[in-house]
Amino acid sequence: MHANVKQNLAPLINPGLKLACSQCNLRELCLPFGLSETDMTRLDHLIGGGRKLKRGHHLYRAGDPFESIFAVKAGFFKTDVLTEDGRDQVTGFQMAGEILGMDGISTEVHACNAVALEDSEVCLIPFTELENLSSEIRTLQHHLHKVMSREIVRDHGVMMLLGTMRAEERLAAFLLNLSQRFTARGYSPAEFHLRMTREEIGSYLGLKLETVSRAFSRFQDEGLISVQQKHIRILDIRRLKTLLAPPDGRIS
Amino acid sequence: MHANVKQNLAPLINPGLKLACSQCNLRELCLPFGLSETDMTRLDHLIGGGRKLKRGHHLYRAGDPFESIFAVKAGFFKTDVLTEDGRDQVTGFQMAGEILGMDGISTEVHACNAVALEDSEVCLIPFTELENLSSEIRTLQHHLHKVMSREIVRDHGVMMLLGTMRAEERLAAFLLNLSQRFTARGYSPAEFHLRMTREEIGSYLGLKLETVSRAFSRFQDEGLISVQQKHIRILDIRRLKTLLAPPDGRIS
DNA sequence: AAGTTGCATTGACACAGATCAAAGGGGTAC
DNA sequence: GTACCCCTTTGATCTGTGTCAATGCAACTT
Repeated sequence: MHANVKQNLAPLINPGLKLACSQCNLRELCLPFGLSETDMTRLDHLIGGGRKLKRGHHLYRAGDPFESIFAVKAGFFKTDVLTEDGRDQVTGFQMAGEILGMDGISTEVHACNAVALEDSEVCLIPFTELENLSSEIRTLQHHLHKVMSREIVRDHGVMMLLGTMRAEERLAAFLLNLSQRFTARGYSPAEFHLRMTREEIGSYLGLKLETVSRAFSRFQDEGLISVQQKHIRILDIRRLKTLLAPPDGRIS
Repeated sequence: MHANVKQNLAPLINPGLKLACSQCNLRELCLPFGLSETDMTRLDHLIGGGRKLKRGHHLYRAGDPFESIFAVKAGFFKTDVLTEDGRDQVTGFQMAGEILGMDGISTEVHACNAVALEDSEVCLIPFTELENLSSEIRTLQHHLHKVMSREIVRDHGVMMLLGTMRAEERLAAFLLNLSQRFTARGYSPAEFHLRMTREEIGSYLGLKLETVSRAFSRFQDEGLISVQQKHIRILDIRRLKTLLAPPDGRIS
């Protein structure tokens, strides 16, 4: 299991990678959102430098002591949970501007693994210092709460997906979600490269990899998308969205 | 749909119900955990009184403006999400000492419905004031973050359940979780009353009510539990736990 | 006390998705 | 540049859970 994930060679923190939040083009998506110039400078001083990770390397592992949360500066991550009885599941995919590691706050120990799915870069945000600063900057405090709350709401969406949707609906929702997030980052809404395998998609969506593959093929046959390995092009986003409506289209 | 849920008659906030955190026997489970006497008194001043709800009444609805979070003082709640395409799913069941409403922080609007499953009572915690106070009391700030993080971790557990478990495993996990939470509150770990219907259990577990019912019956046939409508008695908790291990018992 | 109205149980059958299996293709490492 | 390995695709079959339907049970109402 996970033979494809290379060992983490403990990449070092590199202060040279430190790019001030105030200079970062992700600041509108990320933690500094809404901060004044002066407050953003204070946040700059707190960020503990950047960290680069090669594809396949762990940002953190379940069980690691919790010290920081991380902002994805570039690249793509997955998080997965592994229970003692041998089950494992991908709980999310994170892209630039998104925050990783908040699962560790409650127990002071990370509850899941975070793995880079391509060469990536994160900002390290020491959590105790973030709490210190956020008690002085109300905007920052409130935004941190919003970020955590958004994660809760997102998880509820995934629970809905896993609890009520059929395979094709799940995959459609997944593609639309990716499309929307890429759009928000200035990339094409219709054409993108999947960073994860069919198995990882399946794990996230509660499906087997064969089912994911078949659903992709069926979407392609129906002219909804074109698939070439990890290359996806959405051809008919409108029809893709209608897949999400349940068969009888009842409205409550 | 939801014809069984009575209309919310807008129960009023009752300052007379205000019981100080410092006097509450749930304080070790709830928000005041870890606070000093003096800090707890400050929290007391913030709590906006209690609110009683009859069974079937909404504490809040999706779309309501977000102003407060709530601590369950007594009773039992469910939260559910309802999407515009007509899907709905129970996202959680909350009992005494647990916090409700954190889904509303991110958008200033509640993202789900919260319904009392029995006559219940909550404490109202105005969120802006809580943020004010928590920026002065570091212990409170940190504990709030822990509570939110715990909710994220809990949701990941549910995602795991929905994504990887079979019907009987889901139900076993559900019963064990309830048992453990009742135990933490001083109730019997083995005997309890379900406050929710088979349909609500099914919605939470991503199953149809018939499947839930059949799984209960099979557990009873195998001597794991005894079921009489909503009355559950766990007869063999050890064997129930072994159900959670997947068939081949692989350990990663 | 009887009637009404959900809620729960149980059975028969259908089907979506899992499983098992085999072959092809593309990216990565050397 | 080449070879290997992993990822992906596709087919055939199996099975767990959903669906449809009917009956039973219990609590609440009048």
